[in-house]
Amino acid sequence: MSPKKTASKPYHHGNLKEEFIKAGLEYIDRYGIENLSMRRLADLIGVSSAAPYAHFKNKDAFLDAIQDHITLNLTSALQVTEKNCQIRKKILLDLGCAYVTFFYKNPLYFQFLFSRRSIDINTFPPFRFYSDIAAEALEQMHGHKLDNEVVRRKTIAMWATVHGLTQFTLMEGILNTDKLEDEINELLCSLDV
Amino acid sequence: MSPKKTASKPYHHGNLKEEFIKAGLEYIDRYGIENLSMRRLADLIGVSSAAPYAHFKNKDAFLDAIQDHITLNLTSALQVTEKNCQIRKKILLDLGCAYVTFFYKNPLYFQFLFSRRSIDINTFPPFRFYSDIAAEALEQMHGHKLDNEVVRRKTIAMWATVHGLTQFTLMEGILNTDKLEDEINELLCSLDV
DNA sequence: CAGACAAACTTATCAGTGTCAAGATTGGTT
DNA sequence: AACCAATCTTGACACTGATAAGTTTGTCTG
Repeated sequence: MSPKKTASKPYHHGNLKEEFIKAGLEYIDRYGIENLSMRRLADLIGVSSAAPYAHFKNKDAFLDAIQDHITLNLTSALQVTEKNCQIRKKILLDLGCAYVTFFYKNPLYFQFLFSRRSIDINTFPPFRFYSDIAAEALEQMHGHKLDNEVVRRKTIAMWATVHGLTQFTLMEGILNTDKLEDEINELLCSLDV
Repeated sequence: MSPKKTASKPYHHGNLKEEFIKAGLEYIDRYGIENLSMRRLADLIGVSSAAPYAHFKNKDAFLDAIQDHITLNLTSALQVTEKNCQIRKKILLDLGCAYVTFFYKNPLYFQFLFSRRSIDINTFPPFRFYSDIAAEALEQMHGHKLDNEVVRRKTIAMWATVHGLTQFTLMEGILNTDKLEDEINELLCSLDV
């Protein structure tokens, strides 16, 4: 007699790849990468331990996919911020805040994202987006065309500050997290960029 | 008959704890934490796989020890820089350079150090040292006593910039690594701190 | 509609890992 | 000389990433 057909789950899951990425994102968000294992995720989803390897070459490739996903979310958060920006002079501050806030909401994403080797800043979409905006904004603020090298330096330096602040935000007791945006604003302003 | 005594290694290693930390530092420096395993280190040293657990509660405690060691080295690098600083007005730039340079020499230390959860900025020795120097330096530069909150903000912001720049330095193609110190100086100066 | 084929999944297995319990070895203390 | 605590080994356990071989299934072709 064949196994009961009553509500037995289908042999083919259907969209296991997306399900896996989703589960991975959630796991990292809650517990961090440290104890994430392919087998555990497979268990959670209710699929055999080798199933994911039909969709991802190996664990590293799976984590790459997750990294891409987070990067995408970050980029679109910045894009939304840019669209909603009313006071054009403050666009760089707004973007900085958006960056910090994104990771403040999901601290373990930050840890995960930058603990891996493979990030290449030149193709890192959030930075590319920021760079483009920054170039415009800086020249608009100064009222005249700026030397390319100057723009590049200022952009990198500002972004570095934002990135560093993000790292610190995730450490303990350094920022007044009740008014996170105010803090970030004041910190960035205190550098007189 | 007992086993040959000819040059057989002693049962007690002597200073296995230090040897383990040393081997761990070297391994991370060369290959990164990713594939570091207790067993592999034990093999390298020529000791059984359970031996380290007489000295470290678990792998995490071992990594804590290594983290402490690197942190100590970083702190003393900053202290040396401070002692050797001739032009007092440039002390903050010098410290920033020293920070970046430290990790530029050992990129994988950076990845390791900040990929772990446990860092508390308020007790993180390098930052404490930098903070103290920065407080003096800022007031000296401005020629009068500054509001505590202002000092704190500027310090955090400057340190964030340095930290962020370090992260970027370790990515590809963003800095002219031939003249690293010049680059860092110009970048920091471009913010008009 | 039948059969073939490729994609998606399971089962079984491998080497490697962290960790612990039990026992062996040793240097130092009484 | 006897003992003790620290140090190390041996042998095990559960868990991990990964692969090979076999099973199920949707889909495409004749």
